[in-house]
Amino acid sequence: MSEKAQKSTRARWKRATSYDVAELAGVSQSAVSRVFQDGASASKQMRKRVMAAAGKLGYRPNAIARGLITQRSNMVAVIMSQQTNLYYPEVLVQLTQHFSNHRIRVLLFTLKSEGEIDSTLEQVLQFRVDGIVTAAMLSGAQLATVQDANIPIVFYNRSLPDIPSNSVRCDQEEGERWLVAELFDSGHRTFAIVSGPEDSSVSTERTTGALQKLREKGVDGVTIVTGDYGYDSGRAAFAGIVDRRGGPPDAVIAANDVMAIGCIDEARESYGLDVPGDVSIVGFDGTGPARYAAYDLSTVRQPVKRMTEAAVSMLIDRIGNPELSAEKRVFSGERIRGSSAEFAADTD
Amino acid sequence: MSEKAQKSTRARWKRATSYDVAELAGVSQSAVSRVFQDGASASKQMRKRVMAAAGKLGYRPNAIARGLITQRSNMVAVIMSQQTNLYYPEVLVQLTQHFSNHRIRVLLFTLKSEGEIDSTLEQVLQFRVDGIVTAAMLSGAQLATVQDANIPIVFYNRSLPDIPSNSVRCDQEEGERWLVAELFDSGHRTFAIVSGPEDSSVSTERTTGALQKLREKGVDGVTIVTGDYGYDSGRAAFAGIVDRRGGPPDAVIAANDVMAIGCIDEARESYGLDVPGDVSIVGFDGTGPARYAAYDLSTVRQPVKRMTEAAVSMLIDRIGNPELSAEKRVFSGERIRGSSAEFAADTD
DNA sequence: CGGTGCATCGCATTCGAATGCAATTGCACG
DNA sequence: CGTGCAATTGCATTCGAATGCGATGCACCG
Repeated sequence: MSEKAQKSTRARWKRATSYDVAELAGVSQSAVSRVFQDGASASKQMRKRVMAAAGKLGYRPNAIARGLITQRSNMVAVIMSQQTNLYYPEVLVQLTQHFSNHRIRVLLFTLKSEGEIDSTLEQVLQFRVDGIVTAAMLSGAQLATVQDANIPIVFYNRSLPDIPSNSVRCDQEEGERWLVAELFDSGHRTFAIVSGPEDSSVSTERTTGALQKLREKGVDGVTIVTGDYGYDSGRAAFAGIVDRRGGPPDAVIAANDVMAIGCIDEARESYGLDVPGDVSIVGFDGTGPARYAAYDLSTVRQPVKRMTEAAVSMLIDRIGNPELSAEKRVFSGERIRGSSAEFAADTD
Repeated sequence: MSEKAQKSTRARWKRATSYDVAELAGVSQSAVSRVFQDGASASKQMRKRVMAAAGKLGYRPNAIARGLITQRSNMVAVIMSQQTNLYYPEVLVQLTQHFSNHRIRVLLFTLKSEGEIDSTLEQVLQFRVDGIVTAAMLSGAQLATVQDANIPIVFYNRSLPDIPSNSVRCDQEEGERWLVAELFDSGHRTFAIVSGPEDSSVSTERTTGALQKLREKGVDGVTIVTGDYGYDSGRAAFAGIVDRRGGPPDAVIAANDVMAIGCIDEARESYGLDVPGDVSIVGFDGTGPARYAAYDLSTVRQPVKRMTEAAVSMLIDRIGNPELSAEKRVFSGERIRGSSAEFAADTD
C-alpha cells in the first residue's frame, strides 16, 4: 500500500492523473473520466480495467480540475462571527453534516470583527463556492455583491427586512415575549435586561421582544445593561444592575444562557441572594449549561436541527435552480420552564 | 453597484474572466494575471488600467483555476470527530483564524463515527488540500495513504506511538497525575474514575495517567465507569459508582469537565452529598463551565491558543518544505485549583 | 442477410489562470 | 547618439478532467 517510487526515483513526486491511468489501462482519458462519474456510460469490463489501473497508481479524481470544467466546486461557504460560533458549535456541525449528505463540503470563514466582512466576502467569491450560509450580518451593498456574482445565499438567524433574501431564523422576539409573560404572570414586577453586544442583531431582536411585552404589561423603569455574551460579562452586568437600581429587581432577562448563569452566580455569591427565591433570572438558547441542576434555567431552545436542515435544503434548492424566489422561514423556539417558574409559589 | 445586464440580456450569466478584463483594458491576459499576483512585475499604469477594467466587470480571480495551475489549493482540511468539535469549538475557531492569517482556508470535515474516516479521507484527498489537521485518530494504513499522496498532516491531541508523524498535543497523563496527586495529598483515599468513550484516545490517556499515579500512591479498588463526555452520562456515571461501591468514594476523576459537572449535580441532587465536603470531583479541559461558581472545578486547562498556533505553523512549514522530518510537540496543561482543594481543611 | 438502434468509446476542445521565454520598451550612462 | 541592462509585456503552453460529436460495435428485428 505504501510503495513510493512509482515513476522517476528522486524527481519531485507527481500525483497520478486520468491520463496516467488511461495509458496504463490502454484506454482513452475520456473513458477514465467516465468510469469515475455517476451517470456516465461505461461497460463493465471497462470499469474493471480502469479501476485496476487506478488502484495501482493510487489515482483519485482531482476535484479542483473537475470544478473548473463543471462550474461546480461542490463547496459552500459558511460565514460565522466568532461569537456565534463559540456559542453554537452545534450549528456548524449540523450544517456540515447535512451538506455532506449531499456530497457538498463546507469552507469555513470566521470573523473576528464585523469590519472583516468585506475582505472575507472577497475570498468567498474567489473560491467560487456554490452557495453561502451566513451567520453574520451583511449590508445591502454586500448582499448585492453576492447576488451580482449569482451565488445563492441563506441568512442564518438574521434577515434583512424589506429586502428579498433567503433566511432561516428562530423567532427571538416571540421567545422573549413568552419569557417575560411567564415572569410577569408569576408575580414579578420589576425587571432588568442584560443585552448582548450592540452590533449583534440577535441581541437587538431579543431586547425588542422583551421590551414589547413589558410595555404591554405596563412595566417601566427597566434597567438595561450591555454584555458580550460571556460569563464574566454576565456577572459584571448583574453587579451593574444592582448598582444602578440600588438593589436587585424581581427578574433579570439575559440575552443568552451564559450571561444568565453569570448573573445567577453573581447574585448568589456576591450578594447572597437566593435564585430563584429572591430574584428570577432567565436566558436564551437552551444550550447545554442551561440544564445543569445548579441553574435549571428558564429559557428558549432554538430548534437547531430543524433550522440547519432548512438552511441546507433552501440553499441546495437554489443552487439547483437559481431562479427560485426568496423565502424566509421562521421557527418558534421551544419553551423550557426551569426553576424561575417556582417564584410564584415562593412569593404569593 | 448592482447593475445586472452587462453582456447578453437574458442568456445565462457568465462571470468575467481574465480574458474579458484583458480585452476591455486592451492588454494581454498575462498582464491581468500578473496584476492580480503579489510578486509579479507590472507597471503602475498597467495596474491602473487593469484594475479599472476589472472593477467595471466585477472580475475576481478564480481560485479554482489558479489552484489547478499552481498546484496549491490554499485550502487545508480539518477533520474533527463530532464529539471533539462539540467540546472544543474553540479549537476549530482558532485554527481557522491562524490559517487565515496565512491566506489559507479551512475545509471542514466532521465525523459521525470512526467508520466514516475512510470515505472522508478519500474526499479530502480529492479536494487536493495543501495539508491536513486531524483531531480524529487514523490507522497506520490511513496515515500511509495520506503520506503516499504527499500531503503534510498534523495530529491534534493524539499521536501514533513509534510512527514518525507530526503531532501537537496536551500531556493528558501528566495532567491527570497532577490532579490525582493533589487529591491524594489532601487526604482522599478512595477513588472512582469516569472515563470517556472506548474509542477516544484522549480518554484512554487520561485514564492511564490517573491509574499510574494511583498505583504509585498505593491506591487500589478503583471503580471505573464509562461515559460519553456528556452531562447526562456524568450523572448516570456517578449513580453507577455509588451503586457499585455501595456508597460514594472520596473522589471522582472525570475524563472531562462536562461529566464532572454531571457527577456533581447527581451527587448533590440525588444523594444529598456536599461537594466538595463529602466527595471531591475533578474534571479536565478547563472549558467555560468549569469556572462557574456553582462548580468551581479543579481541572487542567489545555493551552488551546498555543496548541493551535503550533499545529498551524507546523503544517505550514511542511507545506513549504515537505522534506522536514516529523516532530511531536507536547504541551503541559495549566493546573487549575478549584474547590476540591478545600477537602483537606474539611476532613483533616 | 441487410438494416435499425442503442451502448460504448475516442478525439478534440474547453474551463480560467499562471508562467517560461522571447520581444519590446524605457532609461541611464558614457 | 549609441550601448547595455533591467523592467515590462505578450505569446503559447500547461494544469486535470468533462463533454459534444462522430465512429464503431453489437444485438435484434423483419
